[in-house]
Amino acid sequence: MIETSSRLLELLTLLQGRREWPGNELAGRLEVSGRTIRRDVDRLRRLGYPVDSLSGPGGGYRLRAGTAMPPLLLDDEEAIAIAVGLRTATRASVTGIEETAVRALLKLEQVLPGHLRRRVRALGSATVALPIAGPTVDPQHLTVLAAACRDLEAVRFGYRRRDGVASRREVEPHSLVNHGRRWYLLAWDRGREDWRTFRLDRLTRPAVTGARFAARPLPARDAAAYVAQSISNAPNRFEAVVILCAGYDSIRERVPSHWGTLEPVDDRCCRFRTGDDDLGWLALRIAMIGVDFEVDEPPELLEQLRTLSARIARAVG
Amino acid sequence: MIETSSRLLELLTLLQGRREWPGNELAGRLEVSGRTIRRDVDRLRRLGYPVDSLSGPGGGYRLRAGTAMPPLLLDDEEAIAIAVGLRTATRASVTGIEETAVRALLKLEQVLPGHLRRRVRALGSATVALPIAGPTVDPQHLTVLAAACRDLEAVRFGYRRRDGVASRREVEPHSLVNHGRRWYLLAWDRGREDWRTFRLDRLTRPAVTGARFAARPLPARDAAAYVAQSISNAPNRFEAVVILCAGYDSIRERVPSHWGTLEPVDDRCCRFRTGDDDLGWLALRIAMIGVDFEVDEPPELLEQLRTLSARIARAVG
DNA sequence: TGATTTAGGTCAGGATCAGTCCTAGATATC
DNA sequence: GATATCTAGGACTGATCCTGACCTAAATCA
Repeated sequence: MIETSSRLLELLTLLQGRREWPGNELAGRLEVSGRTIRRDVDRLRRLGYPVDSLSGPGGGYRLRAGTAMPPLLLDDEEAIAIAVGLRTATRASVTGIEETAVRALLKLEQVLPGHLRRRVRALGSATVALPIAGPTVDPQHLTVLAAACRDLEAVRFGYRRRDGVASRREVEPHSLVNHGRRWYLLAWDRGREDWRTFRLDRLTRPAVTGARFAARPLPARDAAAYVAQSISNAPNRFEAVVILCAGYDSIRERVPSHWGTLEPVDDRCCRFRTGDDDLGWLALRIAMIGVDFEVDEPPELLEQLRTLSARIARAVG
Repeated sequence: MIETSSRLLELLTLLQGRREWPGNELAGRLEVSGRTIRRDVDRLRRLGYPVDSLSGPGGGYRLRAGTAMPPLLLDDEEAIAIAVGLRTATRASVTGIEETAVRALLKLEQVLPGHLRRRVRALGSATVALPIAGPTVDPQHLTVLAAACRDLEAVRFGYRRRDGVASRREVEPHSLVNHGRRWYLLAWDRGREDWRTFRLDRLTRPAVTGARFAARPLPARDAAAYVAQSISNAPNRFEAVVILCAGYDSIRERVPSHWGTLEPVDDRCCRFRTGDDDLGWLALRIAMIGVDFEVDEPPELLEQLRTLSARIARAVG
């Protein structure tokens, strides 16, 4: 019953687009009798989608929240908004949903029509990135790699190590792991014949080779644990230790957890450890907290702060 | 044929969750014969969803991107990621999709099961907002008001004017308009018997009254135009004019358009006009551009910058 | 070449569907 | 309290569709 199925989907579309619909209006839209609408509503209910109904003048049908997600029927604009929203959500805006956001994005991008995909890409490049917010990850890379992980497809990409040495890699991707503002790819490096973690912001032009591979057993309990260990062995270029002149409780909420660790020293001071590859961003991050502070290390940060202070002083004076 | 419809949806779910499925595996999952799977695939194709197929060993079915969006079938985690992503997308992360993001969010929230709604709300409060990024809009308010606009339902809320005077309003909401980092509600104020625009970050506890109203004709061409005019009459608390010591082309991309207007003065300087209610945020915004600058006005900004400079100087020693 | 996998025609029995007609409740308005 | 406007759903009928079984064709990979 192809017609019934598509009519049910259309009915769901209508119910999702407006709060309330009188039965005969639905009948008119779908070009069936009112009796059929009543039967369709009954079908939706038996499928688990809770459709409320109100008798009397001004009554009608409305789709309520149930216990499971009904299929989402989106128009073009909404699909674009969701794609863009998910792309920003992968940038660690909220702790803990980045990985799921990539999964949802992958599902959406798989079926996103070409013309919408182009529009999303155009909007993506218009994203307002703070100039000193550090390197960002191309969401396109995220979805390519996530798909390769899911489908067990080998990938090739260019990689630039922290010391600047560039190389071409071919890997068997295992999983994507998010940590703070960063994304890491855990993969078996075919050239090195060993497991490696790659920072996505240092990776260029990833492309699937087309070849499938057989999954290998991980050398750790799970991917996140392995990556966490790798990171701790390869810290940031600059690691800062700062004393903040404010009580722990009063600033805890103003310091996002992925910026670093915050620990109380006494009633009026905290020690804040944070790291980054970009000195400018590191300096600003500390200035943004908005309380007095003292820099313990590194010396380069002091230099950077002097520059910033001098610039402001020049402007003021 | 209720069973056929739900099986088609289930088939779409499976096809959306993995790249490729062999026919007999689908048959096993859905507990029907292979012949029925072939017929179902045909049905999906006739409904407009492009299902590719590959013969031979290692072949199978895969869902391709078509010309229209198929219904999105999400699991719980993905629905949460989308809801959170849309909520952040409403915060002007990308220019021009905020209004659509609200519409999509509204559609999703209408059918989001209760337990997921709670999880989204919990995550929302964990959002990492920069401490000095200025007032933010509760996405909950956005969806309540958007629903009221769509359904022509009167709303009551508390409102605090710029001068601090608080009042209780009852309005007939017309539309939500996004401008820069801000949201405005355009509505007919029942108490004042006139059209008003309300800033969402100054609005507390909006709730629908339950009463419906008849749509009134707008006093302007469209809502965005009306709000734009209202805003220009009620500027920010602080309006800054700054000379940036850098060529127009070299910094144009580093200054988001909603921060203010940027115009070239000569080859090496630009004039930057920007406003905000929060001096701290205003000062930091200018410092963040990362080039030398001179402040023309206001005097309060100079004061604020002196404080910032002094704080950094103290830290540097 | 042979094994695997999709494609699709045909058939038969059973199930489902849509429209028509009708009665029963619920609810808001006059 | 009467009335108009809604949804709810039973019964009937003729037409339509669905599924599984069986079979042949074609593509593809090792």
